[in-house]
Amino acid sequence: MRSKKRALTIQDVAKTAGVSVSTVSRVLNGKDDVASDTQARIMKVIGKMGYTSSLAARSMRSHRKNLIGLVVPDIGFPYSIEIMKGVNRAIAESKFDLLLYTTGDVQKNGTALHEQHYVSLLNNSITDGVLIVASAAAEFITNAPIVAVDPHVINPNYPSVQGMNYQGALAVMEYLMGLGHRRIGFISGRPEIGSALRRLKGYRDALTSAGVAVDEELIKPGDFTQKTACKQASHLLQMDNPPTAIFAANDQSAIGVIEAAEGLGVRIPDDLSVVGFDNISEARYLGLTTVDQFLEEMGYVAMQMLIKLINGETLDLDVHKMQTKLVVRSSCQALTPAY
Amino acid sequence: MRSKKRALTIQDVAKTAGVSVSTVSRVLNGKDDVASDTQARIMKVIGKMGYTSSLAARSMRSHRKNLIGLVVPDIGFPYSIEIMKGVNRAIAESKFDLLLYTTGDVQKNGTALHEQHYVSLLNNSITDGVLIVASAAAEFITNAPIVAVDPHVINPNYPSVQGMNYQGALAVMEYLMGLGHRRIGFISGRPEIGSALRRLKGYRDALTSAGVAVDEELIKPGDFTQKTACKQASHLLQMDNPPTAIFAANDQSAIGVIEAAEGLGVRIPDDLSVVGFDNISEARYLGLTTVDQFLEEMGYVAMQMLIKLINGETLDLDVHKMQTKLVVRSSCQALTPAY
DNA sequence: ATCAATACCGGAAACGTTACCGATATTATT
DNA sequence: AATAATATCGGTAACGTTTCCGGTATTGAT
Repeated sequence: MRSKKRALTIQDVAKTAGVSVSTVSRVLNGKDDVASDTQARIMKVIGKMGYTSSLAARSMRSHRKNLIGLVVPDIGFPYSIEIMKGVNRAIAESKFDLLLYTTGDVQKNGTALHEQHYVSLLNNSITDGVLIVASAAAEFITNAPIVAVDPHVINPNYPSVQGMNYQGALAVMEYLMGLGHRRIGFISGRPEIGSALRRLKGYRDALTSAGVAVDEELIKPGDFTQKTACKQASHLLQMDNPPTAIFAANDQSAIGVIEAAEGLGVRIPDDLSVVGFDNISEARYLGLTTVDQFLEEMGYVAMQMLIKLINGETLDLDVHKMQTKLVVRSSCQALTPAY
Repeated sequence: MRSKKRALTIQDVAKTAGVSVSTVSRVLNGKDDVASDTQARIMKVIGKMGYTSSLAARSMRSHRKNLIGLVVPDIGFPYSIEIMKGVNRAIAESKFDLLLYTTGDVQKNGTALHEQHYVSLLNNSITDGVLIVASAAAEFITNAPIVAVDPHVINPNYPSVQGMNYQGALAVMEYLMGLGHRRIGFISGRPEIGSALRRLKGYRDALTSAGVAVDEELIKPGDFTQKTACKQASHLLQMDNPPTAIFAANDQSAIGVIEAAEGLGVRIPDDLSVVGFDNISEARYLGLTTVDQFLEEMGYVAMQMLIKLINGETLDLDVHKMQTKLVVRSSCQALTPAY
């Protein structure tokens, strides 16, 4: 379809413009020590030939790239999308461009490959700094500015933005128990993720501190996906003594719960109260009560921190705790003691 | 926070392992002509030092990068998100990784800067090929495999995936007129975008071929955003002779129309029928009748085409027309002739 | 025991760019 | 008119890899 000619180099431009490579490089980088007429001539040649410099070569030699890397396990996750919106907003306000790096399906390839990919992008490469979302393994990175959103490890040795997952879960449980619920099911998130564990811990602690024994039968392992949650919720709802409320570790799981309830003819909120976590945009339309952890804001703040870091400024605080807020909608109801 | 030491190079590894640079490179690339014990030793050193090769240097020297670039004007747009989901799916099935490139706010910087950014990424650089979404300006690219989704130009000189915007708009209008509507408002998209123009043309042609004169007053300029659409819809609804239906050029605009209607106490669908375009995920929850153009599938197909191109295969067809389908939900109603 | 084949490894060039240093031509200074 | 300062440019060395070529050891064959 198109002629597959060799890529143009700065040499080609120099040759046709009748100048040296250095001079072309100078006009390319806007240096002032080049005669205005030669500059104009070179610019014209560049335009005519359609030349652009190689990012690879450029960023190997010089060190400012105006490019920030964003590492996300999976675009497509509403969670990732919300964060990316904030990231995008910060980027738009800055002079940086964004280079997103994803390894596609996070389930498939284990963390090992994943990490290696990170590092190979970041370490000596193409970007001025990196924002990592919901992942472990930035321990290797020693030389590039880096900020993490929702790091899996609890105390990373790099700056991070973290949601207050424990407090958020506590708030949910207080709300649910305030409505009279005692048998509350829990669909957990992936256990290797710190935030998932903290939500689970909030669930447990809230129960015990309210004097309610934790029934392990009511805690079902999930993986943050709608599908798994749907399956697990079905199990919960078909127990002999089913829960009157289900707290799902994230909104997608909550949607799975709703799906399961619909499939079994269980009415929400009449027969079952459901709460999620994240407040993704779908939650509003579904009337899902959930906890907002301001994901968009997290992305925004994290990117601002990173930009500061890149500019050599120091951060006022290394870990930014993001507030959570219970968003009450219509998926919960007070329990009427029918027995 | 962290020691800002210089980045490790292959030289450092070679030195501490007591071998030459070439040898390290060989084990790095899995060549077989290196003794198994030295290989093990080097691997251990690499692991211990936490070394990873520089993407910049590597991709400058060798030519296979296993990296595909995706250029999107704005993540955050539901439109972009849907396409990215499909892209992500194709990527997950392949051995490639994704490098997303965005210039943030597309409104701010004109196309000029935009294009330059493209090209500088693509041309001689970091990726094996590039997927461009909803944009003009890939004319410069001559040497890298490239595929466009929804290109702005009508007949690009590179492969592309295009929605059948004209037919989709026709279907909407037939549906609306089939319900008895004759005064149908239109909120257009950004005029520099080809697909927006084709939807407008579909609107016009459907009216005239049905013998209905086009009332230019009913056509309001939009820009694919909810906000603008809301404002324009308000104007439409406050006319002396307001439309009984509004066809918005995309779903976000349709949401803006709904917002305007709510603000003015206009009931949907009783007083006003609304149709969108795109079938983004929010549309389902809103009960918005719209046309599905299978954005996710477009991203998927486009990426598959690109991968074929990169692998040196030839495409069976250079422009893939994606079917559209009218999705009827609850935002429209037959017009009862009350006058 | 000599020679050929092979396994393993190091040296050096190349990729496309930028940064530094210096050379020449032009202008200003006295 | 001679010298100093400046403007403009070219040459060359990096940057960190990979690849090619060739050189030792080691092994096998006779």
